[in-house]
Amino acid sequence: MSDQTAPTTAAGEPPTAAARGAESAVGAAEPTRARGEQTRQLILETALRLFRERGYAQTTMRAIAKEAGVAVGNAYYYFESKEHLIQEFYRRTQAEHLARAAAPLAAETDFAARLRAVLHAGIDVLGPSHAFAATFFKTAAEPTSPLSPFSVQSSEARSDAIGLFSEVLEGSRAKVDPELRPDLPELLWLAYLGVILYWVHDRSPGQTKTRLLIDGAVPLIDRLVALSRLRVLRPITAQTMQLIKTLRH
Amino acid sequence: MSDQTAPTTAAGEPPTAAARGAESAVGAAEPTRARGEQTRQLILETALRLFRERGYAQTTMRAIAKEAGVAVGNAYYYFESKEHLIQEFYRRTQAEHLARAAAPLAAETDFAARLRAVLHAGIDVLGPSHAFAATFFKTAAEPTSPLSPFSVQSSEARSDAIGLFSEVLEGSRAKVDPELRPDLPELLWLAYLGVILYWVHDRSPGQTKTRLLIDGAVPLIDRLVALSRLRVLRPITAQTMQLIKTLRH
DNA sequence: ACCGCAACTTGAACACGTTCAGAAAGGACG
DNA sequence: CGTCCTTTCTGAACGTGTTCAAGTTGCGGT
Repeated sequence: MSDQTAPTTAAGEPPTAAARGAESAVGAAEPTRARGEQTRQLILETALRLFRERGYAQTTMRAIAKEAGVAVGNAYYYFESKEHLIQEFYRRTQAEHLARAAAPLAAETDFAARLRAVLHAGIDVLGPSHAFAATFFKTAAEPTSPLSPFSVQSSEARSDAIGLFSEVLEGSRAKVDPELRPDLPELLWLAYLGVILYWVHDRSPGQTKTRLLIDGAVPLIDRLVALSRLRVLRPITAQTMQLIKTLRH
Repeated sequence: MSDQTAPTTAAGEPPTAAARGAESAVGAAEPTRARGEQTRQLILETALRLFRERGYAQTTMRAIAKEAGVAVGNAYYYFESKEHLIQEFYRRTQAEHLARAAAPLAAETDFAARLRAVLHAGIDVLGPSHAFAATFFKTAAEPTSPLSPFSVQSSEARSDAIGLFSEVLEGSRAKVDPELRPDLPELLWLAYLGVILYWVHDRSPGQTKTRLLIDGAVPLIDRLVALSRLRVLRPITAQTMQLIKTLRH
C-alpha cells in the first residue's frame, strides 16, 4: 500500500475499500459508504481505543472527536449514537470468536470438547475487554435496544453465533434425541449467553470463575444431552421442547 | 410561610411523621430522616406517578421537581440519583409480592402449586408497570449498579426474596434430595429472576407468554426436583451442586 | 429574646449526548 | 472554467442528569 503506480481510479489510499462492491441494499440508515470510509475508520478506531483506555462512560463523544481530529457532529454523521460504536465492537468480537474457534473445531470430534473449546474461545476474545465491556453489556439487556441479542438488528450476528453452535454439534459424533437436535444449537447459544452474563458479573481475578463455570457446565450439558434419549427423561425432554416452541416468537 | 401566627412547634402538618421513632442506625448514606420526611414522600410519589404516566426516560428530574413543587437540588438531597428513585419502586414491589403471596401459601401445600402461585404473584405485581419497568431493568443488569440483584446494597431485598422461596419449599410436602434442599430456595429465586428476564423481553399482549412460561416451567422444575433423588441422576445432582458452590461468592 | 447549629432548600452552573442549520469539498456535466 | 448536486464536515445550541455554594428554617440551649 505504498507504491504509486496505482491504476485507474486510485489515489492509492483505500486498499481495503476496494473490496466493497456488493453494497447490499439492506436499507439501513447508514450513509452510502464512499469517500468518508477513512474518516469512519479513524473515528471508530479512536473510540474503541479510548473505551479500552478510560472505560465507556468516561469516554466522551467530545474526547473521541478531539482525539480523532474531527468535529463532534462528524462522529454523528457516521454513527447514530455512542451506543452504535459498541455495535461495531460486537461485530469484531464475533468475527474473532469465529476465527479462534475454527482451529479446535477442525481438530476435535468429541462433542463436549468442541463445546468447551468454543465457549473458552468466546471468553478468550472478550477477556481483555472485561473492564469496559461489563459496563455497557447492560445496554444489551434492554429489550428495546438494537444491541439486544434478541433484536431484529442483530439477527445476522445471532444466526452467525447459532451457526457456530450448529457446527459444534454437526462436527461431533454425539447421539442426540432427534426431537432435541434441531433446536439444540439455539439452546447452546442461550447457554453461551448465560456464560457471558456470568462473566459480566464475574469479579474474580482474570475471571477465572467463568472458566470454572465452563469446565463445570460442559460435562453436565454433555450428560444431559446424552440422557435426553433415556426412557425416564423422554417425557421431560418432550415437554421441555414443547415449552420452548411455545415461548419462541 | 404565609401566615404569621404560627404557634410554637405545630403547623399541624406531619401526622404520619409521628410514627417514626425506631431509627435503626444502619449507617447508610441517607440523611437522618426527620423534618423532611414529608418532602421525601412527596417527591417519591410524584416521581413514581410520572414514571408510570410518561415512562422513565421521558420523565426529567426537572419535571419531577416542578410537579412536586420543589427545587431540583432538593430531590437530590433525598435521592442520590434518578436511579435511586427506582430502588424505592423495587422495595414496594417486593413488599407487595410478599403480601400477595401470603394467601396462597397459607392455603396450599403442594410444592408445584405453591411455587406457581408465588411466581404468578410476582408477575401480578409487576404487570401494570411493564411498559416503564422494562426500560430500566437494564440498570439492574449492570454489575456495578447498586440496583443489581446481586449487589451488596440489595442484599436485604435479596434475602427477603430467597426467604419467600424457602417458605414455598418448607410449607410443602415435597421430598427433596437432602443435598439439594438447603440450596434449592436460592435456585428457585434464580429461576424467578429468569422469569422476570423473560417478562422484560416479553412483547406478547398482557405478557401472556410469561404466564405460559411459568405454567410450563413449574411442572418441569417439580419433576426435576423429584427426580433429583433418582439413582441415575444422583451424580448429576451432586455434580451440579458442587459446581454451584464453586461459583458462588 | 437571642445564638448556634444542623436540617433542609434553592437555582445557577457544569458536563454530557445529541441535533441542526449551515459551510466546505468533491465530482459530473456543460 | 462555471454550475449544480451530493457527500462530508463544522461548531454552536439544546435538553438532560448532577453538583454546589449559598441561603433559609426550626429547634435546643442560654
